[in-house]
Amino acid sequence: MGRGKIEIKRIENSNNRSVTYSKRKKGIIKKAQEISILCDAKVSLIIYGPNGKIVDFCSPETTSLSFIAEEYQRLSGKRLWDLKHENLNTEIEMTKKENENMDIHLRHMKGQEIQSLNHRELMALEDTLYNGLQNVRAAQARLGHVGVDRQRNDSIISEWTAKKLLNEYMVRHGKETLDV
Amino acid sequence: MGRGKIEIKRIENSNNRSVTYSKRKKGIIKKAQEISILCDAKVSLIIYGPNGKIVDFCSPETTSLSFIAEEYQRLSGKRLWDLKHENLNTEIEMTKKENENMDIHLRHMKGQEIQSLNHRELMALEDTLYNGLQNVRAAQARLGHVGVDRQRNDSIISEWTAKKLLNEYMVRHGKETLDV
DNA sequence: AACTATTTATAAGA
DNA sequence: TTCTTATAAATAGTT
Repeated sequence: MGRGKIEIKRIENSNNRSVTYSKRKKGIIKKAQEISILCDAKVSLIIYGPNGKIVDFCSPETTSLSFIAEEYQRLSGKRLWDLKHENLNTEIEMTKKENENMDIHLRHMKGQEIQSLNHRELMALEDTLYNGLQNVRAAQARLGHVGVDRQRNDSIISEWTAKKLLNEYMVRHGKETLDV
Repeated sequence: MGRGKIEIKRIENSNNRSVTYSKRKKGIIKKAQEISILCDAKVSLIIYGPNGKIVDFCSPETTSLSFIAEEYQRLSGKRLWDLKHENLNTEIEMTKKENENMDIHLRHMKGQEIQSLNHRELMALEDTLYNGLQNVRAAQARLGHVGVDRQRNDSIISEWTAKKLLNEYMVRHGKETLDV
């Protein structure tokens, strides 16, 4: 369409090329807008000109997201979502690490996998367990359940307490005390 | 350009609309190809027809990523990254839930926040603690540390064990046994 | 950037 | 849908 017919191949003359680019770019954008209005079509048109400038047309319904994504990708060499996912992955990793630590702690509390613990750690663990047990017993006492209803009639007291109580019993019954 | 001039506004007759769509779509794609060849331009053209079909033209240098992403979005009704996000968020939530449960368990083991536990739960907890303590003591024994070095000279044995051991002691020393 | 002769696209009709 | 064709629109080459 013009004074003469042209062959569709790269226009070698750079001046002619950029003139033609301007004219046709204008035309194609107009066409894109028209079809989107006339026919309810969603059109995303992105043109990267030879001079590096970018032209973009999107019908209103279509967000310019694809354009942005492409541009981002072009500029940073990274995919958009990778960035977002990095944050989430970090959170997952941290939570899982936390989880693992707790799991190990819990196993230790149950007396599992404690072969790697040293004396000091074992003592700390024993203290924690002892205190926990005391608290649980106190709670049971509050519910009126100390020593009763246990299938295994074997509540736990300290050896020192046992000996002390038994010596008191011996004294009460006029017997010899033990040398504790 | 045609038998009559048309106004650029939505074509209400659906048949006419889709005919015009087909014709103009063909035209715009041709134009896109032409400008990319004639002027060295990179063109990404995506058209979503009203019937839902997608047409795509990309000049060779441009990857079809946006097209793929958009198509996926259209087909699944979800944004690509939202889907990924969902999975990651689910994983985070599950891990956090796990975490919370462990944390509660751990607190209970330490005798904290046990006021809400019933008798049965307290008994189970006591058992767990008791077993843990036994295991820890056994580990200490293996290291040659039973009862030694403890600031509090108060190791824990069961009442039943205490009575039994003391009765054995009594028998060994020719004394009366206790009625346990 | 404007002009304009031509080519190209396409609206309406078949 | 496809073809036809009159006409509108786009644009190549010119000024």
